Amino acid sequence: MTLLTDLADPRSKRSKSAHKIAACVVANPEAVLSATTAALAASAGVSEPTVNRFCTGLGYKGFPDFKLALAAELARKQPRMTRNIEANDSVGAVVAKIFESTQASLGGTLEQLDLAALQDVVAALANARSIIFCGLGASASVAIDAQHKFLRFHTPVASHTDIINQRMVATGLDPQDCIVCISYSGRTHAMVELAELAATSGCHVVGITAPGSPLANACTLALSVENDEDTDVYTPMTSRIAQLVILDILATCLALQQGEAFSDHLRRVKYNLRLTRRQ
Amino acid sequence: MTLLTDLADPRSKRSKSAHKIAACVVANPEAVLSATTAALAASAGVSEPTVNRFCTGLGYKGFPDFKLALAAELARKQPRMTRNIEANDSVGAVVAKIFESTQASLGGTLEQLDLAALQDVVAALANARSIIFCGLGASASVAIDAQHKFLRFHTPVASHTDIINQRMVATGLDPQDCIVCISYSGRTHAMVELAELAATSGCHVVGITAPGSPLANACTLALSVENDEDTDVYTPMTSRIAQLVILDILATCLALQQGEAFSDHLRRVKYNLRLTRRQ
DNA sequence: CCAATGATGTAGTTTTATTACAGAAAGGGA
DNA sequence: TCCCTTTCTGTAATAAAACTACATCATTGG
Repeated sequence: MTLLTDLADPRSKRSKSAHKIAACVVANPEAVLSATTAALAASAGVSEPTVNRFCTGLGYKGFPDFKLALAAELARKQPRMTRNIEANDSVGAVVAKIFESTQASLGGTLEQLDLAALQDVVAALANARSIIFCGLGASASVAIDAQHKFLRFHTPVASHTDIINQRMVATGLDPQDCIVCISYSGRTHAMVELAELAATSGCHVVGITAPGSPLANACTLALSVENDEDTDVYTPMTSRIAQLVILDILATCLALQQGEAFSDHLRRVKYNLRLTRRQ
Repeated sequence: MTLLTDLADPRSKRSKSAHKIAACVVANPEAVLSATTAALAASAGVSEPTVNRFCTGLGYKGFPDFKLALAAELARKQPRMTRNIEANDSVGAVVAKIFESTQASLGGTLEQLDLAALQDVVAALANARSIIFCGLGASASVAIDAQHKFLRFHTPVASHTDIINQRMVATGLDPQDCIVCISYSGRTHAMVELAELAATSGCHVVGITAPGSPLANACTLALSVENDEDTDVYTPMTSRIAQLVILDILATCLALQQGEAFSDHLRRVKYNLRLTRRQ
């Protein structure tokens, strides 16, 4: 993601023409792949050698080399959208398709992740008196995973995967608490009701769910995880992976925010786990 | 993965020279990216126009277009290895790095996944009287997730994340049972001992763990998940994702093996979940 | 064994990328 | 503000690479 991000960055020092070319590339990267220096020069309103200098200036051997890097960049950003798994696929094909669709799903989630909302959630978690993770069905394991990740912090953390317990806890929330509701569809009755119940306490209700879903609307803060409508019975559950990665990001951002003193704490945690290991 | 796989496929009908070129490309794809038609022609021992015909024959506009596709292919296969997260990284940078390293980790796992072992595991699961998933710490949520995935099947399935309960269950295993031990490091004492205990019953002991680890050795079947030594405190836990994807693959392969009648069952499961949803 | 089809290579042509150089713009000091 | 220096930009020429046309060779089927 470095190339396109760098090109899109307006504060990088570049000559006037270089900016024009960068804008052209960012605006339509796919078109550049099939363009010649002359074509790109024309659409950027500069001369051909300027395009070449632009490429060499970025550290590439020339325009063709730059195009190769761009093609690689785009491929990384948008992995092949795998067609559905067929009943007569070989094991190798199934493996490849599941890996690819997972990678594609991750790419899609990254694309649509709202950084501002993410920062708000990190702030809410950082200032929380206690953190509760809730999930049902497939999202139950995500909630448990989140709890494990957040055990590293000093904030009291719990996960609940039972609707009775979830409601009990949600009833007693403090405005300084933070509850995280995890749901793939964002349409599970019990989860939406839980979020609504939790919101009455005035605490932060974070949703990690499908954008625009009832659950997302019931939350005070929502992080989008694209819901790619797994209509097929064999479709792998890629969105769960995206939820886990988002929780990983939250935990990492929180750890970074705590500063150097906290790194020592993490190292101590690691050290104390050492004795459970062989060698 | 289509391009290189296709080129490596020896049974595809191609002319003699085309085979020579394909072999050259597969042998050293990176080198081809910086080569000219003349260079590739020379190293394949054919003439320049043959290289061009080879490219157009594959459906590309010409040699440069082929190189772009190859670059994209290689990028997909081997996403950028992200350097560690730094204390002063922006939120956007952290997000990008975590996503990228997760994708890279997935790519690495796919690369080293043993398809034969995978098929053995699928067979073991398909014939199992009952399936037990065990994990501790971070792998506990993976075990729970696996249980959820396998609830769709008719085989009795359970997950245990408590060493006492795990040992109790492992003691009473039948040779027809299948226990799946999940561990990132493959070095957790309790897990290795559990696998050894389970193995005495004569049942299949599947490990989803680091290759060559004590746990992998204690299992009767092992699926490798690369252990990339997360030395840094801020390193995201990418291997957990790889474990989940492998379990997704196992569940999907199992579902495929059950045939069309089973698809109906899956559809019924889905239908019965409908009433828990809004709209 | 002889067509006939298809594949391959040589040589030439076109396209594309790069370099050299000159002119223009921008920045810095008096 | 002006002039000088530095950096950037475009024109034109050059070099390189890719592609095309055509002739030759191999291979297969009758």
